[in-house]
This record gives sequence, C-alpha cells and structure tokens, in this order.
Amino acid sequence: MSHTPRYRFAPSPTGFFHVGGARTALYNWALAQREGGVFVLRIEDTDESRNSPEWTNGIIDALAWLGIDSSSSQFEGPYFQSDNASKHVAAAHRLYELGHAYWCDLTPEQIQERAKAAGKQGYDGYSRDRGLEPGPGRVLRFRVPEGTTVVRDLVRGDVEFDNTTIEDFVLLRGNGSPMFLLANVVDDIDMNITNVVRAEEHLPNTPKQQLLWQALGHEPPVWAHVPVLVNEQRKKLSKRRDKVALEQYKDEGILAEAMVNYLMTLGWAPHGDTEIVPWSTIVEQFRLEDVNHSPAFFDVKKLQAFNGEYIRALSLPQFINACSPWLMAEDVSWNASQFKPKVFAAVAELIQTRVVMLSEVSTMVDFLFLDAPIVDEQAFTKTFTADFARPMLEHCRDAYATINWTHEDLKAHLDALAEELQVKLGKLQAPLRVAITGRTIGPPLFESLEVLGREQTLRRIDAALLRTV
RNA sequence: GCUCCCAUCGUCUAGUGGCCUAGGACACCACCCUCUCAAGGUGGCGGCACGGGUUCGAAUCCCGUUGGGAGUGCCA
Repeated sequence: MSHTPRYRFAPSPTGFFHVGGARTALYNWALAQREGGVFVLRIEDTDESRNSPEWTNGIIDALAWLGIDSSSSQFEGPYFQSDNASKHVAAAHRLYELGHAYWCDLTPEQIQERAKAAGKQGYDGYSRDRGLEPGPGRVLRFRVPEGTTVVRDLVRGDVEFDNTTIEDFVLLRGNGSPMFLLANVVDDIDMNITNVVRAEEHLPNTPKQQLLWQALGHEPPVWAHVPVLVNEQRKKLSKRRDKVALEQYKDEGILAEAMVNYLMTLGWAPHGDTEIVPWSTIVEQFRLEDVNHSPAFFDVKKLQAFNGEYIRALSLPQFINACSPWLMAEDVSWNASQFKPKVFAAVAELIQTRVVMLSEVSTMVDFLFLDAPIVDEQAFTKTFTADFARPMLEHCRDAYATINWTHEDLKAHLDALAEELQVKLGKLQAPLRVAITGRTIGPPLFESLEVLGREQTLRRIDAALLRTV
C-alpha cells in the first residue's frame, strides 16, 4: 500500500499538442512535484483512427519542451491504453458476472426509434432484465444502480448526480472492443492512480467512472476538474477554429518558460503582485483548491507580453543563442551565406527590447544581410516628400565618405545638420533610415550604420538619391 | 430538451463577512525619457450581472432571475 500520490496525464494522440492539454499536464506535473508524487503519462490510443506512433513522440517532445522531463524519477510512462485491451475486456466480463452489466442487442437506430416513440432521449434500459447472453453484435451495458452519486471534486466541491439521469452506458462495443470510459477506469485502477486532474469537460462523465470504480471494488480517486480554456467567443478552444497547437507558438518564438508561466496564470495566480514567477515558485504555491471555477480566455496578447518579459530577462549570449534558429531558418529573406553572426551579435542588444517573439527578429535585422534593403514604398514616398530629404542625404553622402565611422560621430554629424536646418533629428533622420533599412522603424539608426559599414551605407544613400530623381 | 458547471475592470486574476473608497497584470489613453520603434518611469480609464434575503455589517453566505459554458455516441 503506497501513499505516494500518483497523478496521470492521459492525452489521446491526435497529431498535435493542444495548449489546453499543456496546461492540464502542467497542473499534474506541478502537483506531482510538490507532493513528491508521480506523473504518469498514458497515451489513450484506443480509437484506431487516432493511433499513430509519431504522435506519441510529439507528445513526449512537447512535454519535454514544457519542462516535463520523461527521464525524471517522478515521471512514469508512456503507457499505451491499447496495450491493456485484454484487461479492459476482462474487467467488463467481471462486471457482467458480478451483475453490474448486461448484454443488449439494440442497434443505435432502434434506440433512437424507441426514444422518439417515448418522447425522451437516449437509451431507456430496455435490455436491463431481458437476461440476454453474449452474442454477435451485442453490446455490454453497465447497470447503473439506484441512488445518487456524489463526486468529491477538489476544485468544485461535492457535485451530486441523480443516478436516474445516468443511462446504462456501453462498456463493450458490438465488436467486443472496450469503450473509453471503461478503459480509462481500468487503467487508472491498474496504475494505482490516486488523483485525476483533468479538464471540466470530463465532469459529466465522472459519475459513470466513479460507479465503475466502485463496481470494480475500489475507492475512487481524488477528482479535480479544472475549467476549460476558451476563445474570445467564450467557446472551448478547438483545433478547427482556434490556434491551439503548442508547436505553432514554439515556432513563432514563444519561449517555453513564458508559455508555462502564462498557462499557469489561467485559472490561477501566484501570490503577490507579480504574475511573472519561476517554475519553482509555482510548484511551491500551486493548489487545486485555489483554481478558479470559470473558463479562462487564452489571450495571445498577454502571452506575448509575458514572452517579451522573458526575452528581456535573457542574458545577451542567451538571447543571441535563442535567436539562432530564426536567423538560420530557410525562410529568411537573405542568402544564408550572407549571414554574419558577428554583425548580429553587435546589434542583438538593441533588438532584444524590441521583440516579443523571436520570429520577429529576422525582419528587424534583414537590412544588415541583404545587398539592398527591402524598401517599403509607402515609407519611402512619405519620408522623401520632406524638402530636406535630398539635401540631407547628399550632405550625408559627402560627409560620411570621410567621417570617423562610429555611431557617435555619425549622429553628431546629423545633429549639427538638424541644428542648421532647424529640424528635429527625429524628423531629419527618417529619409536616411528608409534609405538604409527600407523602413521607418527599426533598431537605433546610427548604431545600425556603424555595423553596416561605410561602403554599404554610401551605396544605399546613392541608390535612394537615384530613386528620387 | 435533459444533466452538470460557472458569474469581480474589455481580458487574466487578488479577495474566503468588517483591513474594499475592491488590489495587481495585459490591453488602451496621456505624460516623461528619446535619432524612429521599443524598453523603462509616472499617471489615467475601467469591474463585484440583476433581484430578494441572512447579518450590526456582504464582492464574500442563502434563494431566485438572467446570462454564459460543458456534456449529452457502439469518439476519446
């Protein structure tokens, strides 16, 4: 008899990892860590159409990204539900022998007809006392007992269900294969699961599962149903209409730590006035009793804000390192051979405070690695309507040919010109910025010029002057 | 339809009967800083769904209303 809390995370392999699933996994992981328990991963692959080996690796990888390390001593699995099929069937037959289940030969169509005739919905218990033997096409149904079932839920309190509202659900299909509800319970019992923490959508199923636990002769686990994540329409996040794949956020340059931290603030909050806290603090403070009862909107804007915080908290070398995949990616606008790590390193600090996602980095520095900047026509037209635009550029072209090539001197030169022309430097530099970078916004201009180099700078000034003739 | 869950700023939350003139964060707005854009700083806008109780006292407890959500398969 072990008193070690055993949590479990039981995703079905559907091809991508859902942010909602990520949060559930994190809750389980935090609790297992906090209580010195175990996190059991079980892949619910009973539905053949969902069964694909590579999906399993995807799940392990996603968990690893979140910091749920499958090599940890507190991690167990992965187990596969499909491996336990014989146990599920055996349990079903035991239930039949115990009188907790019976065979039924009604087809779904017949059930519907009967329901329609009775003006009600669902299966009406028709085969309950017909004493049918097993036979081809017959399903095994659970005999729901009379009374009420009380689900003790750590986040919701006691939830009461009148058993008359629970229909005699199917345990074994007509082809003999076990249904999810059964498989799930049998596995949980088999794996000594003590705590079931999952999304609220499973709450209506819980009385059925609890009945199954009891019929099988076991005390049910501690339940906890956490609210679902919703979109701006307040509907449960779904892969069809919402951006829910963890991988997608990862690809955009959301840091794992930011994702984890953000996910944990949905339905719960760390103590104190700041939400940005390390995982260790979360493990220390997280309690199911403190989890909110209502659905939470998955706000990408706030996720990005968190990410910006985490990006800025990186040391410079860490930041440079983190950017690397996006700088080496195949879809960058420059030729891979033109990328210069040293050049990027020289401006990285200026970029770090200007992005909230790592995927933004490449367009912010592309002008440094391109032969010619990608010019935003609108920006060009707009900035070059200023009457000082051409004279300023011509002036720069001449002065920059001989000036000391430091950002201080580059700036000092334009400062002087601004003074002379009675124009603010902010306005004056705009055409130069567009000529060099192609855009009106970007990293500080003079530092950019310094790393770009004299030759390239002069070339781009000439090119811009040529365009305006 | 039926079953169940839920209800504090636009959003995420703090709040477990007096500390609440309801706190923080994101977003938004203004100002400061400033070579653009950010970052940073300061300030602002903005909420206890409604109606009844209980209580000396209710965001907090109870009931109802309204409004949301989830489930309702021989899917998981």
